[in-house]
Amino acid sequence: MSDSLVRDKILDTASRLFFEQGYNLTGINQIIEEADIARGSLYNHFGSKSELLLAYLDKAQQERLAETEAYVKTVKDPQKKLLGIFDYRIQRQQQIGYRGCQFIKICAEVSRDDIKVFELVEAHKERLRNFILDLVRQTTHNPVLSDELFADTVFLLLEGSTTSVGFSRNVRGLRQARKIVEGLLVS
Amino acid sequence: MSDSLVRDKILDTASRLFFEQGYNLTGINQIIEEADIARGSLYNHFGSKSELLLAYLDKAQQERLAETEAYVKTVKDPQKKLLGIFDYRIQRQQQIGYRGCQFIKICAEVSRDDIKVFELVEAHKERLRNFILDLVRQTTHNPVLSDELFADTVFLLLEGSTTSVGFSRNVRGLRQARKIVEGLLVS
DNA sequence: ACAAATAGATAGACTTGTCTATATATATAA
DNA sequence: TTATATATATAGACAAGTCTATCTATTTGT
Repeated sequence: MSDSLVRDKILDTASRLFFEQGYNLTGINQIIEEADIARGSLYNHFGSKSELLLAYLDKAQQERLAETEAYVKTVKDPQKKLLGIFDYRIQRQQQIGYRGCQFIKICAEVSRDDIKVFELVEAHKERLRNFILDLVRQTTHNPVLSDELFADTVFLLLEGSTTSVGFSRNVRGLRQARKIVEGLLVS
Repeated sequence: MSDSLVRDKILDTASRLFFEQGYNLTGINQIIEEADIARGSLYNHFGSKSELLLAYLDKAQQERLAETEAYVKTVKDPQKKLLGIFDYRIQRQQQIGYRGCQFIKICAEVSRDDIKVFELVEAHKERLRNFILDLVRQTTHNPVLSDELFADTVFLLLEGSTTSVGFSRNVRGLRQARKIVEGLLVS
């Protein structure tokens, strides 16, 4: 058997279910059934459901950032790179069925003193903000906003529009956000 | 006896708990205990937990919109009115302990086919967007963005920064968003 | 043989919602 | 004013199911 094919099956299934139907609405029973593994195996690889949650968040976090960077790497112009972030988000939301941001969703589901979850999400968002800031520094944009402030503009528009996908169940907000950034870039 | 002092006690307690610790993490038992009412009374006034949720959302929805409008009404200048929306949000988040948007949180907690919840939230956000659009039409702002697009800018910045409160547990994002709107207004 | 996976029973705490029986307060009728 | 009816509150038992997590005993693969 592979080093841990079972572990991957568990994490993949849990990840899908946590995102698609929510953490609290997903039970251990459903995970082991859909992953087709034994209950004992799950608790052998992950000490508890909340450990599984942290593993999910950390993996998703790395994947989202890597995919964003990969998507953006296909274009040269820094301005187009910035817009590419929105393009990636639009494409992804269409693929996953307009579910919004997976990290925001988890923050809304866990107890306030699940500090590890909040720190993990905060760190991820900070990495994203820095990635945007790096790109912003290579662009010329509307001079009324400093680089820092323009990076926050892009970041907050991205956050707001991705969140809006969650309740509107469409990507209108993301398209508008893209247009706005485009407008602020050319001037 | 008052028209329904009991009903109010139930709804107020449930509202507080749903927001502070989440819908799924709040049980009927905790609600009746903290509201200090009988189990039967709860089910007499609300047919089920999900009916209680809808009542919570609808009341909160009206309150947030009314409070926003009241806050903004204290100033005359349309530009300052727009910024006042952010001031209100900052003040409120500080009061409630940096918990982010109560509507986004609920959307993250319920099943995807709880359509009534999503429609209620969507309608609320649409009202907010229209309120912003009305104000935007009375301002002069950066000409690279149309009124519609500038209204979306304000709306999405507001959404993004309020959401960011939820994981950062501070109002930095809201303050930045306010600065950005201020910058785009004066030019 | 050894490690890891399996099925499945089980514990114990929790969930929502229903039910009964009792108490209390208000409104109506004699 | 007194008696009765109605509505609403109460406490609390209870059903039927969920949840996470632990444990045992067996089978499988290397």
